[in-house]
Amino acid sequence: MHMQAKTNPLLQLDNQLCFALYSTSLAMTKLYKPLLEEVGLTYPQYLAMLVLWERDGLTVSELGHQLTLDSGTLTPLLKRLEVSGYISRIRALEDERRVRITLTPSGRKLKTRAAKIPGCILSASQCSLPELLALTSQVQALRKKIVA
Amino acid sequence: MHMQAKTNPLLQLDNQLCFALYSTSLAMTKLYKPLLEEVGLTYPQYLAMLVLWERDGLTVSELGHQLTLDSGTLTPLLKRLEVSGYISRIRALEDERRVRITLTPSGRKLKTRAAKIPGCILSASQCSLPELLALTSQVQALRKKIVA
DNA sequence: ATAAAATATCTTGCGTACAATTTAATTGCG
DNA sequence: CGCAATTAAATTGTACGCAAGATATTTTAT
Repeated sequence: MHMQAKTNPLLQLDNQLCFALYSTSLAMTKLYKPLLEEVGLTYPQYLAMLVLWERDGLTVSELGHQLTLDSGTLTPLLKRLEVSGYISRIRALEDERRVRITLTPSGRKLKTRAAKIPGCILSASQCSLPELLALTSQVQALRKKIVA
Repeated sequence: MHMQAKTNPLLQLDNQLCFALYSTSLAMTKLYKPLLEEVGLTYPQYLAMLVLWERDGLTVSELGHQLTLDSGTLTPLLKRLEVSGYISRIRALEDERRVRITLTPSGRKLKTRAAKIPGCILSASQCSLPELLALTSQVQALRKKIVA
């Protein structure tokens, strides 16, 4: 018979916060999935498109800075977006180390089709707008502290 | 010259909340990484061990329910934990469809070595305990709403 | 001008996530 | 009892994340 050791309460809290972020992030992705399938995007691809819809013509590292993703993640992701016909990847003339990411007409049109997604997510989350805003700024604040 | 279309503010909020969760979760994982390397675990493996340290002898699906992960993710993860010598995977006698996950002596010992991790994370997060507790319960509440 | 250092991207390899399918064991029903 | 339906894991295939190393271009220092 093995006695279960009493657990450090700090260890449980640790579990809770980190697991809450982890599992909620995964749950969010699942919420988006059916909506994004209609427009042919994965969730990380959607995040990249959101950035590009705001500001077109970024380089891979500028995009990576916005998304906190490195080229090891982005290069294959962007190649798939290129195959899908939403973006083009072109070496910058002024500095051939850089690759500039530009929306195609099809990629720009997608913005209209994706416009209904935020509303769907908002209603699915069953939270009030002020609640969501408050939560967002708290999570952002935590992130700023831990990346510092 | 292409005019950048004005963006739906809802689309920006959507971006913010979901991206906040996504990027903060990734940042958390990076925070754990060096600490977990010392004990030879990845972050999802650590989450699985946390559950097993609380309750040993769970089946794959019971563990999956706690972690909200399916067997497609867990089976290979658990095989790696088995190779590391921390757990054993044994078909249940009473129902041979099930695989019971049991800590090895080495896996139980690991709990002591991992005990300092939560404190490190807590101090690295630079937040007060009440702050973290409040944030945790809010994120958990959001998750409950969206998985319902 | 040129070699060395720095920069930007790409590639490789490993470990998740997850949908969909497969395999094996158990349960239920006629 | 016999067999279809159900259940539990494992497998397969696609797409991230990310560390580490490779490749190519630009900058810097001499």
